[in-house]
Amino acid sequence: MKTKQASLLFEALSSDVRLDLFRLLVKNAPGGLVAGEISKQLKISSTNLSFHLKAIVHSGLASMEKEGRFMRYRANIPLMLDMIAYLTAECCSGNPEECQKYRAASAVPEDLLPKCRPE
Amino acid sequence: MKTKQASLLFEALSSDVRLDLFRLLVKNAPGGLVAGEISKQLKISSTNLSFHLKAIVHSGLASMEKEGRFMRYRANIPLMLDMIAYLTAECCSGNPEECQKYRAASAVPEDLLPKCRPE
DNA sequence: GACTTATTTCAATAAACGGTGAAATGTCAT
DNA sequence: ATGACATTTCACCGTTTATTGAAATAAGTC
Repeated sequence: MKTKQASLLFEALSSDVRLDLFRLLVKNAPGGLVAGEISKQLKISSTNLSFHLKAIVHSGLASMEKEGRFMRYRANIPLMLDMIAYLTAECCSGNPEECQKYRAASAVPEDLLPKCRPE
Repeated sequence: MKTKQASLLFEALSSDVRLDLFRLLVKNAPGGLVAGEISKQLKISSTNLSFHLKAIVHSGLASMEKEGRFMRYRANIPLMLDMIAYLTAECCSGNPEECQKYRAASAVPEDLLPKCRPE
């Protein structure tokens, strides 16, 4: 992954509306949700919903598929994982013990964290 | 973590300049780098560098500390990990097998990926 | 104290973003 | 084909962001 693409992915998650939206899609992976179902769970106008969904899809973090008169949206989980790997790939380069300490000190469940790699 | 804070963290990584900057700090965790060292590795004006570093620090993803006439910047690794956990916390809710498949299919080294949790 | 170096602050500008309402598109049921 | 529904597109407007150059601050050196 290149910096430019990665930064566009982060940008897709940089508004609270879009972050809520995407997390909802992640939660509902791999089945996805149609726009109306999303609309029921988040309080934004349909126009605004469409605007932000389009931005997420454009980034690649979600796909859209026509389904009768509905539109189904699905999170692109592999891309999300690539993005995380890109961010953390060289973490604590040459200092894996220190990196391990960070992880241990974190309040986050151990099994949710990416491992740090040695140099 | 709340949506609003998380989206501000993603925003801090949403420009290619800042993403390069932050990844450099991640790579050089936990020691950090002074502004001049950063400047040597990335080609941006000192003004612009300062502008973006300030944004990253303001988000909380890095800290700054005076060191004589230098300024040392350090990535906040625990916060980065919290952010990742926030994004992936409910992944594939109620469908962990599917989630596992995604991870296996990814090109990313297995040990770099966060695990998906059952409901 | 004067000088250089490291870094930040300020002001200005062009570009991009986010939200809203009205109108358009496409699909299903009658 | 008419009407109701789901969703998107468009045009608008105010706000925010990125970049630049010039000037300010602050710390070491002579």
